[in-house]
Amino acid sequence: MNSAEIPRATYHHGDLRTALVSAAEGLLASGATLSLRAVAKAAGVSHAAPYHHFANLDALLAAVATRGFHDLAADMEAAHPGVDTAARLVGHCTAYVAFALARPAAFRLMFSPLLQHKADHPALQAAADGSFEVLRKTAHAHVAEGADELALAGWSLAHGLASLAIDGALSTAPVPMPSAQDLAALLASRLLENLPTGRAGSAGGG
Amino acid sequence: MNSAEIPRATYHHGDLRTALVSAAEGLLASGATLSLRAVAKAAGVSHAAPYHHFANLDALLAAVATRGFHDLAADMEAAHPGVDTAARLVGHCTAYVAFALARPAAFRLMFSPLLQHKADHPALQAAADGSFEVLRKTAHAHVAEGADELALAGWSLAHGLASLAIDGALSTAPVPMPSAQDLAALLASRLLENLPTGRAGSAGGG
DNA sequence: TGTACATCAGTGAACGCGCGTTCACTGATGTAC
DNA sequence: TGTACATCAGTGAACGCGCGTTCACTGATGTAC
Repeated sequence: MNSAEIPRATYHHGDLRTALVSAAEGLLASGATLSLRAVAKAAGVSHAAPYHHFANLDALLAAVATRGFHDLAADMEAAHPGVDTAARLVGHCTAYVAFALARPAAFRLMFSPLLQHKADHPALQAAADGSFEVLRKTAHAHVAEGADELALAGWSLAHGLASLAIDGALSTAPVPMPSAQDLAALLASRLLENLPTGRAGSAGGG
Repeated sequence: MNSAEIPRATYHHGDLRTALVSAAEGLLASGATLSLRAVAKAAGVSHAAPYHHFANLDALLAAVATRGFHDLAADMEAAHPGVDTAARLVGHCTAYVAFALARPAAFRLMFSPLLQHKADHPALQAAADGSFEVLRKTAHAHVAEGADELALAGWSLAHGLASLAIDGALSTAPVPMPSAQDLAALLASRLLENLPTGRAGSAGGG
């Protein structure tokens, strides 16, 4: 069969591909400007070595984001307490914020315009879709139970909280606030509590 | 008096400083990697000209973000319909999202880690503070009227909607959705409607 | 009004640097016999 | 088990490029007299 897609691993380095992805995320986290040479140096190999694993810097960044989306999806899946769809959505949102706080560099990259051309990286596209699918699935289930079609709004709230938190903006709030994760859980709950019956409103239009 | 801070303007170019700021935002919007030389070229001057106005690329980026925060504050101020604090907060949120959609490059830069060292740029710090102050002021007023201390949550929602919208992620929603701006207004309203009396909840803790 | 001078925004050549990318190579790993 | 060969991950030199930054300069604007 086509073994082209299977990561070969274990020649000289062991698994340089994975090491490069980790090194890249580490460099991003440290705030350094990223270059293939810097990543190679951080991974302890010569600057030409990465070319055996990635066509260019874009491909490496895509791999970092791909791993991020896989991990995010796994975290959200693992965070659903019970079967209640609203509670599951809240769990997803909390995990979403927790992921962003734990790995801000990866989170930022995953939503960066640098990787807007996801079509060029099928694995990235698939990972991103899979990640969103976790939210969509639960939101769909929630809607099927008669909830508001805007149940996904919790996602926006979580994304906003996550973005503001990792940018340090939340600490400028005028009043003492719970942690970003607690906020995510609290506010998502309130939003969902208010949503289930609110179908009519100004959303429908014509 | 100290004319040091007053923009001199009008020697040869007219107002190269402003032109450079605009050119930089334009380049950012076009997705290009930013460099002082590229900005100079876009503004139609030699690559050494910017050094008469900015110490380095960081200072130029700070100026772009500073102008962005000024404009954002003005937009939010201009968007408060009437005196009802909840309505004003909703107006702020809508304007916030509208600004992000209109000038995504500036919006992203304003919250970028590139400019995390705001202390190095007093004008930027002041502009950012002034911008947040618009939200704080209205939220404070809302709280003073007996509303929930978490009234600022609308900000998170708006920031999340704005971020997701300019990243193109909202278009992947599982159901047809109103525009990001309409969503901001709608959801902020619902969030605020639900907040005013909800003080007790799980926030207090001990 | 006219001239001589001061100011300083913008120029263009020059420098050293880190980058992406290529290339022939080397040497460890895996395999055929 | 042992030898000879094939594979290919990683090396290090080399290249051309755009970058940030400096520098002496030029020439338009503003001003003193």
